[in-house]
Amino acid sequence: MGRAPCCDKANVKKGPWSPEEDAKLKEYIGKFGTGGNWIALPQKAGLKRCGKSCRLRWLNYLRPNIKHGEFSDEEDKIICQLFANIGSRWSIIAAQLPGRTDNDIKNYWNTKLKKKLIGMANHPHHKITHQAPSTYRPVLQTSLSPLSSPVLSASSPYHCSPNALYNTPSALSFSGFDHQTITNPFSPLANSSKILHSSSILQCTHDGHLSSMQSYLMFGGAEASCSSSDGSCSNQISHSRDMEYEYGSAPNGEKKGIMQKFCNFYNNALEENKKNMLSNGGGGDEFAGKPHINDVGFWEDARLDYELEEIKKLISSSYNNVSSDFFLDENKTAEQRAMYYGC
DNA sequence: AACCCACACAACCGCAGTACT
DNA sequence: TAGTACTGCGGTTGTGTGGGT
Repeated sequence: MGRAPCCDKANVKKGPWSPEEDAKLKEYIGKFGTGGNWIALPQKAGLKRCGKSCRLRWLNYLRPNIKHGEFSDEEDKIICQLFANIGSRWSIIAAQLPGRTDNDIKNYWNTKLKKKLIGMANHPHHKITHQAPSTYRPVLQTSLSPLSSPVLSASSPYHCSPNALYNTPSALSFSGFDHQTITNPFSPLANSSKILHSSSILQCTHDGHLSSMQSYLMFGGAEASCSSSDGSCSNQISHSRDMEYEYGSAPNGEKKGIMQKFCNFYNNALEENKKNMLSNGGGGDEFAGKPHINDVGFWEDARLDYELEEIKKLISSSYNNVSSDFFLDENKTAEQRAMYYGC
C-alpha cells in the first residue's frame, strides 16, 4: 500500500497560478504566515490548490526579495564553482545566491549555463589534447575523439606504462549500443536524456599502446546518479570501484585540483575567444567582459558563506572525497566531468 | 497567416528525511 | 519502535512565447 496522497487530487487546481490566486496566497501569508503547515494552508486561504503547490509558488515566486531576471557574471561563477564541486545540490547553491531559488538556478543551469560551458568545451581549440600531458592522462585524450571514431585502436599512439590498467571515466558516453564507439562527452549527444554510460578497463601493451580490455554499460540519463532506492545500479558501480586508478595526479606528484582545472579551462576558453575575436574582426563575443579566473579577486570576491570544507561536510553522506575519487565517483555528472576533462 | 520548432520558465511528481504521535 | 504526516529536494514535464519557414 502506497502512502496517502498529500491532498485530494480531484479537487485541486493545477497549472499556472492566476493573479487572483497569487494575491490570496500573498495576503494570507502576509497576515498569518505559513503556520508551519502547508497542507492546511490552501483551505484556510480559500485556495483550491495542493499545499505543495502553494509552498512552491510562495518560495519560488511570491516571497519577498526574490530576484528574477538575468544572472550576473558573479552568480555564474558561483554556480559553476559549486556545481563543479558538489553537483546538482541546487538548494545549497541557492543558499549562496541571495534572492535566487533552487528552481531558478536549476532552470538557469539546464537551459543556459550548461550550454555555455559545453559550447566553450566544444570550441575547436579546446580539445584537451592541447592541455593535458599525454604521459599521465592518455585515456582522457581519446575520450575527446570525434564522434563515432573508433576508440583506442591497437595503434593508439599514447604513452603509458606496459600492462598498466586504465579506467575510462564512466561519464564517457556511447551514442548507441555500439560499445566500440566512445563519443565526445561534450557533444550534444552526451547531453541527451537517454544515453548509455560506459566504463572501460584499458590495458597498456608492451609497446606502450592502449587496448580495450573490458567495458561496462550503464543505462540511464546523461546525469545518471544511480541514486535509486532499490539499488538497481549497484552492480555497474561496483565494477568501477574495483578498478585500478592511474591518473589522479600528475607524474610529478602534483595534485591537480578540480577547480584549478576548471579555472584553466575557463580561462583558456576566454583567451581563445579573445584571439578569435581579434582574428575575425570582432563581433559576437559571448564572453566579452567576463573576468579572467586568474584575475585578482576572481574567486576571492565571490565570498561564499560556506567554505568548501563545510559544503563537503554537508554532503558527506553522498560524496566521500571530491578530488581524489573524482572519476570513481558515480555521482559525478557528465557536466562535472566535462569540466574536469576540459581543464 | 499558419504552422512548426526551440527555448525558457513555471509547475508537478515522487522520493527521502525528519518530526511527531 | 513503528507508523504517519509533513517538508524539502531534485528530476521531469507542461505551457507560453518568439523566431523561422
